[in-house]
Amino acid sequence: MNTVIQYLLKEQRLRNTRFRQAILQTLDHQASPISAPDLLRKLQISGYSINKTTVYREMDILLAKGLVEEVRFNEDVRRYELKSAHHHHLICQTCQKIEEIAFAHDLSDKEAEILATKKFKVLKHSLEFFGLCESCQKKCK
Amino acid sequence: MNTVIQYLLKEQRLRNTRFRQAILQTLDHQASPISAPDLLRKLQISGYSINKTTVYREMDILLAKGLVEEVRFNEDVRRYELKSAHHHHLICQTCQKIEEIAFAHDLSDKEAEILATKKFKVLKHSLEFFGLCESCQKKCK
DNA sequence: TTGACAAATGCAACTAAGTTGCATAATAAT
DNA sequence: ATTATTATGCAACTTAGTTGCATTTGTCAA
Ligand SMILES: [Mn+2]
Ligand SMILES: [Mn+2]
Ligand SMILES: [Zn+2]
Ligand SMILES: [Zn+2]
Repeated sequence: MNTVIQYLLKEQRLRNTRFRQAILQTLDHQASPISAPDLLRKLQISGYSINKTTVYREMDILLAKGLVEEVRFNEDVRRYELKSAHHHHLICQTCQKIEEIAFAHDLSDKEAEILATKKFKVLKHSLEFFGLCESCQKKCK
Repeated sequence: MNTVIQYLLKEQRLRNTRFRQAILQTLDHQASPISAPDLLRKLQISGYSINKTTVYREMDILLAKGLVEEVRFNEDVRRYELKSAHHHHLICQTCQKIEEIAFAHDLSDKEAEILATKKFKVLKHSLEFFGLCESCQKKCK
């Protein structure tokens, strides 16, 4: 995370502010993608008197710099996670628990096929799985 | 489409109203999933003085009855399409054109693997491809 | 055909996510 | 310290979607 801060300061022309630090740290400690409203609440609970506009703007900046990725889980909110190795998610429709899944089987073959047959150049894809986590399966029996 | 109306009337206890007819017909003529606001606008342009609440409620009903499917393309709106064979979409990030893709390679093997290794029971998935359609590729050269 | 009942609709008021303009404050380099 | 630039707060705004309640409409059975 410190290397990220260093990168931001030196390479990009982003300043080292307490809010930016707090946001990056929160994202780093996050087990699953978090929404801007949730991030705002979390920061406020932690004692930061930060404005929602700042949070939204910071997500825009981090997205533009490629440090953060936006994901959607069929909700009315955007979620964000620190960019890492490409992966997908398992979203429990009962308890909302989110699990990451490193998708070994990659889709680049498929994307090549799409270019060949449909002449469509795939730049990115989203693949998310919705269902029941282990504990919710047991409860629903 | 008429069979759908019949089904609604007989099997379900839904009434045959002009708005329901217009909505189903519009969805049927639609080449790609449409949002509620767009659907509302389209109906109003066609001369229907229909309220947005009616559109939203109708989508809820059709979803509940399983006649319609909700899809999301990393936008802030929900889109709807008449339920049909399982498929995915190619979304052009430049001109917003949406193309359907019948995904031969199905993910049920993967979903079985997820159940085995992660104990997560997949009920559904979403897979969408974002990139450049043929004509937008040419323009961007 | 009529009347009753349930479903459908309109309207207004509301929530929630996200955006924008503008004024002020904080940062980093000189 | 001065200065240029970035960051922030605030208020006002837009848009998607929801809700309660009163009214209208469709269906079906008498
Ligand atoms: Mn993730
Ligand atoms: Mn489709
Ligand atoms: Zn669960
Ligand atoms: Zn295009």
